[in-house]
Amino acid sequence: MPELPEVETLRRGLEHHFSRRRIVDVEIIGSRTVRRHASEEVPQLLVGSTVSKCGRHGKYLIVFLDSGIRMVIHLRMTGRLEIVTPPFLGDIKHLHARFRLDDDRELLFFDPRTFGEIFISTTKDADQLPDELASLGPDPLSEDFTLEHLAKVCKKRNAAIKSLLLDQNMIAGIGNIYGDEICYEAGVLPTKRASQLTDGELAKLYKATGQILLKAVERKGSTLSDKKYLDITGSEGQYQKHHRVYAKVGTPCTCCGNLILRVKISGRSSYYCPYCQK
DNA sequence: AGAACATCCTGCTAGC
DNA sequence: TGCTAGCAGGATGTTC
Repeated sequence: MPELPEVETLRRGLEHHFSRRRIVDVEIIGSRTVRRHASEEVPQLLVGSTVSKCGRHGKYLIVFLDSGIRMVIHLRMTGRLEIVTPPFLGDIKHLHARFRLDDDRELLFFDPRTFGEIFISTTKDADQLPDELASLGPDPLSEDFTLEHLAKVCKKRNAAIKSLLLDQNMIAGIGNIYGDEICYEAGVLPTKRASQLTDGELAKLYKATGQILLKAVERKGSTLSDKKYLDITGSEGQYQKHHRVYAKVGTPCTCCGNLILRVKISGRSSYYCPYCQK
């Protein structure tokens, strides 16, 4: 499921294929994807506008339009964006939105589980983050994410560090895969209480967060066999080859050889090495 | 107020 | 072979 590295890979694809294009037609199929709006409202707001840039905050994609409004896209677990040249002959099952561009190509939004969402923000400050996303924590690849911020939010949380890493209002962009990989890289047990972390552990977690996410962006995200993430042109990510713990229960740790274990942390499967992580 | 759980949904898999 | 129960998970709303 798309987390920060996958969404950043999509953002780069959108920036390349979607920016400077004018939207000439919008078709919304079903009402669930645009649930904050009446379906017919979305084409009215978008058609005729030109995309000025494509941004991202955490797992949210933000398409800035020259009209001053922003289209926000969240893929949740199974949302997928694809740029195609019509006629599109692929499977249109689970197709929920179709944006036709002035170069005759189309941006398609698919989502089998329909958790994904598209909404339009018309709040002012057109260059800024939409008001709807104001409660999100800093994006870990931005300069707003500092060791001081991490230490501050950890100090007042008694829950497991893994839960805090997944809390989008604390840090925006980390999901279940990268949360486990970050804890492993930092040598910290995912079950460790956030408030109990030492300064040394906080520093390691902070460093690991940047390192793991940057490496994963370089490898264009993770594509797992059962959870089909694909980029905007239909290519797979490569970072799954570098996973050390995620979904590896029962296999030996690449560092010490002990078997990777699984534990549930607030309902989510978490994977860790009982020897390398303390 | 903070933490944990239920909910939305479909596709896949394990087990009979 | 075919059925079903169970699981997966991001964000939100609800409950304790």
